[in-house]
Amino acid sequence: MGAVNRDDREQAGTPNSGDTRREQAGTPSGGDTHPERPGTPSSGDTRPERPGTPISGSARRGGSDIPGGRRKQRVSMADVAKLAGVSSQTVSRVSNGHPGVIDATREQVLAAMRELGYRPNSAARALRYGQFNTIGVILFSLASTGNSRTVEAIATHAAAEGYAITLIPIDVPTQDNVLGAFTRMGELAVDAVIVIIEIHLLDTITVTLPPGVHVVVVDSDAGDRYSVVDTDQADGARRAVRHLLDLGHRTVWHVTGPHTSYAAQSRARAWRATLESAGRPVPEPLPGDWSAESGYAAGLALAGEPGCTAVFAANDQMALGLLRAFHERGRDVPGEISVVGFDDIPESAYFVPPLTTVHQDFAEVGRRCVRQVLAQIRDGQSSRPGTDLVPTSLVVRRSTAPAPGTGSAS
Amino acid sequence: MGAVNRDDREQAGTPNSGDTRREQAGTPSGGDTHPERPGTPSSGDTRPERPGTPISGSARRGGSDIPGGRRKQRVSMADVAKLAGVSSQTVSRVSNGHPGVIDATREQVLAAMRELGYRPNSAARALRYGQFNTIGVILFSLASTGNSRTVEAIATHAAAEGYAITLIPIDVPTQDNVLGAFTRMGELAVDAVIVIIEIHLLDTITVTLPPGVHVVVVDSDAGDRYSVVDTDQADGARRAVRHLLDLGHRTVWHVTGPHTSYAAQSRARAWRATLESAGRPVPEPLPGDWSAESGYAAGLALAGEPGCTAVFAANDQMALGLLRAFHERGRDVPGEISVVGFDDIPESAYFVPPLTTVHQDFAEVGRRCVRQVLAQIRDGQSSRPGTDLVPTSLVVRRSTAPAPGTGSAS
DNA sequence: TCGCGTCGTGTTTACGTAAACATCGTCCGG
DNA sequence: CCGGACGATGTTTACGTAAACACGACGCGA
Repeated sequence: MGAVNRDDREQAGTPNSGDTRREQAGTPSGGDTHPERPGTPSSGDTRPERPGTPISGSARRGGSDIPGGRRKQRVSMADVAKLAGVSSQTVSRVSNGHPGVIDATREQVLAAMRELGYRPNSAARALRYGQFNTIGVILFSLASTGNSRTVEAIATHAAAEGYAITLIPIDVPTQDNVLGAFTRMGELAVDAVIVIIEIHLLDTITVTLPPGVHVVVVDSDAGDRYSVVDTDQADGARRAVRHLLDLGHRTVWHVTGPHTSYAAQSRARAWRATLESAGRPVPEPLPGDWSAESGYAAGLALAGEPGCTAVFAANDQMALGLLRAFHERGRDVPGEISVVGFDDIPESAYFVPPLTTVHQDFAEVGRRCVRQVLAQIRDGQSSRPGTDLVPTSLVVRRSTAPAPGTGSAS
Repeated sequence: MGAVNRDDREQAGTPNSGDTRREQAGTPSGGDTHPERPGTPSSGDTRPERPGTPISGSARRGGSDIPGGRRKQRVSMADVAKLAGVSSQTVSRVSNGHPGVIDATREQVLAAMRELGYRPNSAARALRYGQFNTIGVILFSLASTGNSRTVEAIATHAAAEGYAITLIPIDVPTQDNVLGAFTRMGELAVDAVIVIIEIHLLDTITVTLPPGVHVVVVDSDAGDRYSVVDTDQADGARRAVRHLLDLGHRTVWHVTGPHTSYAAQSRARAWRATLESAGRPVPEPLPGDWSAESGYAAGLALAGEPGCTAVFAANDQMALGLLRAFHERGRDVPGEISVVGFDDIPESAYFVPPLTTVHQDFAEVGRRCVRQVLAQIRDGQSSRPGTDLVPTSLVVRRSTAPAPGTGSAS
């Protein structure tokens, strides 16, 4: 796997290779995997085997006598204390800025610390205090704009509160992997967990979720069991559809996200409900998978649909695919067909034409996640059921216009 | 329009109504505390408030007295051992799947674990083993495609090796913040660090980097001091420019990334060098900042430039801005002007027209980061100077064509 | 039958830190 | 001039885990 892509790319890169396709652009083609895994995946029942390795009783613990001068280079308080000629407790006091240490002594200790390059051992500290000041984040992928922006917001706000973020990625969303992630989480240096994951999988996990763990879930309807924070998907979809109806379109087509996605389902449901409550016909939704490619495919189909004057894509990437398909087929946007996306990724303002889309406030989602999870930690409570919805807003740009033939064309 | 989400972050950073105040968290006595802070007496110490706050008097022992049912119900091996009627060492053996425990006993222990909901305490484990199986990642932002994809790859590969990833975001790249991040890192539960950061800042940090820490740096030319892994920026830029020259364009314009970016500098330098070595005139580069907006601005300027038939944008977002500007100004791409981007973000295949661009293998970058850092950990060596470049490839789509008036139009 | 290896468990100890408690001066008011 | 308060520092202990060693029981070959 590793080697593959070098020459593979090399070729693709050959100039004049004609009309390259995005075959490779789209997916890195799962090629990669771990170079070499150390041990066998624990067959046993319980614990997933320590990475450091199992049984071979050889010398893992270098201990003291490692040849070559390099040994336990870890400096402890005791070392500092000895050098400074004080007790380790005094070193502790200095290290933590506690009062009650005379300046001269403090200075000596600081000097010793500097000389030895002392750094406090956070494992010991965590052991002592019973907490890590770290929040775990379990997710499938950072590839989507939404996820990465949410994670960033989480990391930022958590940092502001003195917490770090530990990422547990799940490459393939099989149940086993998810369970594994939770298990690992349990052993991990983490005080609480934020899960950015599809509810479908979450269902099966409930049992495994260690009872004492604080959890907040994003993008899911598990509100009856966990604290959930999410963008108000339905609200956003409603805005999009209403906007198009208000422009005089008779109805609105929809390109969905993958059916495994809770967010996609919500948007589709709200799209349908909005049309129905307005008494409009509900066209068959076109299936997509979040990718521009799937949007493109849907666009090719819709370009041939005579009555289609308005499309709501479940995200901006698919809207982009639509735009390109319509452009290729000579359907003018927004002259003949209006398009609305979802997410408001930064690029959408520069599509051709600039995309009207539903803005998601990922930063706010991240902030609320952190707030909730910290509240749980501080209260000592477990996850409190409930759903916290972050409102959306519609950003009107130039991919939407009054329906063709509408007298009201300004 | 685009302004909408621009300042989210600003807002996001604003603390809410003062709920938690962690300013006191630091050192009450000012910032004398830390050794790793050689010169700077920075006051805002990193140490967050200790959890052990005077909650309910001195009952932190949690052992027996349960005032309100709410306590640290942390279950230890000893608890399990007592319930199972064995010693804690036996519990340990079961927990780690070590051999030498008779089945009946093991079963009893497992039952006890289940009943009590036992989870191993990773702090204690880390203390015992002297390592966390965690890699820290310091970065500015996940917003850019490159960063988030690299981080994802890092997380994935690290996970495959049994390591988790801890994210330390730096919202504003001031020196203080960076120093703070490093300091915090030092205290964090981390075995090594990967830095995704601009070299300019890194320079000033050298002193602060705790000596024993393993480091790998991405996107920088610090190869003389640290292990560096990066995309071969120069190689990519060269491919882009050569491609355009091969198509018969007399020269190539360039829209740069921000001057603070090492990658942007590399690309600009290689662009210039390639033109010069081909004996072509070198137009004044147009400044950009990675955003589609800046590309758009550059595009408006270039649309009026008569001799301009080919543009190399330092990333795909800016190329997108170019495309839109040219489209608005009625300049046909690729008929009149060819455009090449950099990154090969998934959407670029669906731009109008599909973008010819330089593909970056972020996954490979992430993988090599992990490989390097693990090698360091295992060898016990510190960062070994050296630069590991990941090759790029050119993905030719439809935004480039032979120069207008070129007889050689095949 | 004995001695010795082996197997299943228990006991001791160390990891680095910091709260709680102990100790030893010193200074001050009575 | 003495007793006690207080300030600076040392000593003990516990946090949870697991390696290292200890120990008893059992089996097997001599």
